[in-house]
Amino acid sequence: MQHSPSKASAFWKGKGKEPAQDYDDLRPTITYRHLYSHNLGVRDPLRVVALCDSDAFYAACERVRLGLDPSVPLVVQQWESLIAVSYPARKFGISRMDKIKDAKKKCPEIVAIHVATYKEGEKEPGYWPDVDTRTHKVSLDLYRRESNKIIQFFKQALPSGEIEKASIDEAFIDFTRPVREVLLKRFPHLAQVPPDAPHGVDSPLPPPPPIDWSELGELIPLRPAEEDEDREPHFAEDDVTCTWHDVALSIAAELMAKVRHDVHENLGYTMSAGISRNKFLAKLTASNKKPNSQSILRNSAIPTYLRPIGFQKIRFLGGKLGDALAKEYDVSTVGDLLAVSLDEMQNRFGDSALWVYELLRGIDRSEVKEKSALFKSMLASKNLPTPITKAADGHQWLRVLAAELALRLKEAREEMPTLWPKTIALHARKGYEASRSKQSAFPFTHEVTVDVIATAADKLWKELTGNMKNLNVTAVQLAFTGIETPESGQQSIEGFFKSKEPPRSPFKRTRPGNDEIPPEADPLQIMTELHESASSTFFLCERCNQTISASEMERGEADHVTALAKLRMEHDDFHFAQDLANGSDIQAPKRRKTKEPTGIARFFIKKK
DNA sequence: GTGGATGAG
DNA sequence: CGCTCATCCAC
Repeated sequence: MQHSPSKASAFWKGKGKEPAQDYDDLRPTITYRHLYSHNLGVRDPLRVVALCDSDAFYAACERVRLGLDPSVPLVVQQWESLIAVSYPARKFGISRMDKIKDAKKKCPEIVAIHVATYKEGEKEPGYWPDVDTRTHKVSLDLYRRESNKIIQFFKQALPSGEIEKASIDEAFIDFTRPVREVLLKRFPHLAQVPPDAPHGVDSPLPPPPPIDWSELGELIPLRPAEEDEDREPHFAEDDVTCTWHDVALSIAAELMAKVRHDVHENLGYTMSAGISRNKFLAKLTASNKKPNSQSILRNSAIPTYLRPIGFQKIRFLGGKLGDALAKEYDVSTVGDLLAVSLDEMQNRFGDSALWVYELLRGIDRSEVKEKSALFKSMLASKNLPTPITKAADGHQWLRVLAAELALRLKEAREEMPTLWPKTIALHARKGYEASRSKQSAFPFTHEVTVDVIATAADKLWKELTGNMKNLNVTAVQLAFTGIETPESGQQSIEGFFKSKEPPRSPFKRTRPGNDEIPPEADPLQIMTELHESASSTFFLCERCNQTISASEMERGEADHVTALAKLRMEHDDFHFAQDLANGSDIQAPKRRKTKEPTGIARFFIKKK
């Protein structure tokens, strides 16, 4: 253990909890069996997770859209407020809390872009000269689209890495598998259990090589920077020898740096990343240095890094739970809370206690899980500075909201053509009164047009406001809920969507025993054609069932064919690498796992 | 099916 | 901050 034992155990004297368990798992023994196991999940001692988020994302989107130089100070405004401030603008002391007036005072030459808006009667959002909260509604569409491009880029670059879009500007990446592939390729001797290994496959791995971190990002230090020279150091730097997990982190850092670089080259966005052993720590680490940087938190640096952090900055502790914890124990940092025993916390906080207790100790068992790209709901809303008093006004606003939903569904269907909203719901609020809502089944039509949505919305509006004396509606929300894909619903829907295509054989609902899918029945092929009509350039890899898109990233290429050929070669390289790793896997007791289909394909294969 | 609570950003 | 969005759960 790297931190002072005396200090650590002092905390626990008389608490009845074993201090030994505190940071117990930071230096686990890693064996060949661990290395060869592909399905240890969150218990994998070589697990590596990254959180990657775009710097000042909305501002960057507008900067890219307008082709502006990255050095120009830019803000994105929503009415009189700011919703994004570029890093150059932050140098002038402008913050998101400022009003646009303040920003211009602080930096007269600031470029201020008003977020795109829907306007009554317009089908698509735009950048209008006369934005007015009384007649317009903001659209975040551009940012959603750019966000999706980045996610697609991640998926293409890391075919075996799980990607979880965490918000419009952040994604978690599970590097565990990509790292293993590189690890086995780079250290081929690990692919064989040495004949003289004392416990066979359960023998510890040999000592890892030294690591040159210099090009890989910011290393979170093992000790607090402010620690005095004259004070007895808790331990010398070299007390902590590097581990195979550190090697894994370093490989993930290489891969992350490459992806960040490529996204910047191709899409123009800079990103900051944090790399560590789980989601919680990756997220925390990402905030270490911004913009355009990446930080690495080794296991051995975890206790020191966590101790001084205000726990209310931690994801999910920023709200009531965090407040309650702070009040209950009158403390503010992670270190303070370490003194609270699990029993004590459980008495006061019940079920959430264990989760918090572990978080404070750098343990987070949550998985990086692709959010199946499907949202369960899609909502367009508008607060009305001048309340609706006439039914006709209500009708107009509903059309605006309907236009937004129509466009967003249409866009979502470009990726996932079978997306289906089961219900539509309308919420309306009067002043400070609680909002009322009505919902109904959404009609089953192929083309979901503004009119179809607006008609359904109008009906709900009547039900909602029919017997109101004076409608003084100050907020309206229109939402699709219960959004599904056909394979989770009934068969009939499937046929419905298919009918858009020229006649062909029905979708196969289950996958044949081998990897062959008859071309006629290949759902991916159908999706492929749908996709092509949307003008993107890509190919389908038969081996990993993935669509590899070249639409945006290869735009520098002279022609699509060249771009595509290049892309395919790179992708084949990946398979070569994977084969290499797998091929030397002979000592491992594991059967090679058949790769799960990813992307669109997943939605056409029945779940077990 | 409706409405509220929570939380992110 | 005001606004926009998403999810979960009690009733």
